[in-house]
Amino acid sequence: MAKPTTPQAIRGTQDIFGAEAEAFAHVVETFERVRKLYRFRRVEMPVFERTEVFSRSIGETTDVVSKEMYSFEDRGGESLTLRPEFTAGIARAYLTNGWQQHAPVKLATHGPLFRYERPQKGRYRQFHQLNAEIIGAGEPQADVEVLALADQLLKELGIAEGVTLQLNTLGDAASREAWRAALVEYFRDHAAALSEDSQDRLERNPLRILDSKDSRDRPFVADAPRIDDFLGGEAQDFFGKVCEGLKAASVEWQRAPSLVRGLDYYRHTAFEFVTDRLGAQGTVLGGGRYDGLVETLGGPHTPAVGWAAGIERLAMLVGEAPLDAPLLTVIPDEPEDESLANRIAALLRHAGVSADIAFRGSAKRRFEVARRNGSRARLVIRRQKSTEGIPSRLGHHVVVNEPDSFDPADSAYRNLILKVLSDHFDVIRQDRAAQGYWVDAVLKERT
RNA sequence: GCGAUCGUAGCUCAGUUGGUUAGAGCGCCGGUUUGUGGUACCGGAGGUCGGGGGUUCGAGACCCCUCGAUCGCCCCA
Repeated sequence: MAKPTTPQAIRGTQDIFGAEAEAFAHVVETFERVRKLYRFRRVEMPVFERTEVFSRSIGETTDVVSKEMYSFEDRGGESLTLRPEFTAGIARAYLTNGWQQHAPVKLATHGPLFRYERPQKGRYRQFHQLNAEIIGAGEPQADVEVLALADQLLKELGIAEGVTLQLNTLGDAASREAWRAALVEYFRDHAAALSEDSQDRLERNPLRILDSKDSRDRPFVADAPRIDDFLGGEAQDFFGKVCEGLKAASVEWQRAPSLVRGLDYYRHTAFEFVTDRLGAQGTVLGGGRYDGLVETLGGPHTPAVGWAAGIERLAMLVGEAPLDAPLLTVIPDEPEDESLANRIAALLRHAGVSADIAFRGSAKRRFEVARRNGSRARLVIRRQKSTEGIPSRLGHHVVVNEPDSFDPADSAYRNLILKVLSDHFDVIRQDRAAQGYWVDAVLKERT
């Protein structure tokens, strides 16, 4: 019979393991902790929706809908799509579940998203995001709130140093439209000198010329009309209040007049936290105010603001996740002692000590494994030797030692281990902190 | 969709202008040595050189196709 072939993983998916997986988990855990401080409520969302949930809200940018979504028909012929973002699904849930009664509602979630794209650094077909939204709040304070959450998250992840908040306003519908018209007119005058891509964008998505990477476009972008000249009084006032609030919350930012959003329903605040440490994919967290989205899904006018952040990108910046609690490895010297090893490990774990059991290979091998898995301490179980005058049936000799040198600062850790042992065994001899050891004791079953 | 680079043991890689039985380090398995054991040494398993076709007396090395990876462009909700 032919040897079965191993199926390949799907392009753009990842199997995350080891340090990277720890960093990933650390990002999610930090988000969960911080989001509670800001009282964002956790929501769980379906991973797929009717295609129209996304296609209607995303609308005209045809590339995105037709080429970059994972869509398929179910058995009933219904077109479904794996969620390419959280926002549209949350807006749908807001409407279909009557969450309007909670408005304004602060929501947070995280999980996998899917986009049919060519993978590159920090970009995958199945990727993961953190997401925070405030729905039903048109006040600039809501913008400040989501930005303060984002800012604190990055600070607590310890990556705020290399990341800057780029902030812009797109104004309200009227100012945005006036600006757009001015941009089209301006770029049209220079069309011949623009890059091919930007000439194309002039028709499809003129705002995007502003963040073109082509050097030929740069000089024109620098002199392009600015949104500030088109902001109405209300829009100006709104942006002013956001800036004021950020200052009060001590969130630092930079004005980025070229920062835009591709979709039409965005209003006012647009922002990205950007780093130069991730190659071409430098946006680590991005979002803005999307006052028009809920209406495209048939709901009432509902102002909202939110952001999403790529977990993989954050994890890359975090690098090594902070060390876990110190690990102790329980090493039974002989196979007969393995069940005692299990028992002691269980007792330690119940007491909150992170413990591993070395259960395979020779005794030597077990020490080797303990050394390499980063154990802070090793608890060795062996039969008490009769040479010391105590018959072997009396008990087990237990040694806890530490690979390097004894560190008195860890006495609380040592005392905890000792307490667990003495709570469950008779300790008939104990030599605390003998040279090189934290604990050196003979245990006897309690009768 | 487009472009560049790459694809040799589980991992990281070396393999001279194409030349006979394909190598190292780490890891894995076994053994010897070592004071409760972060040492050293010895041995072993493991590769259809991503896959297919071609050029050649001869291809891991050269050519074509294909699959995959990486990085970038487009796009970025």
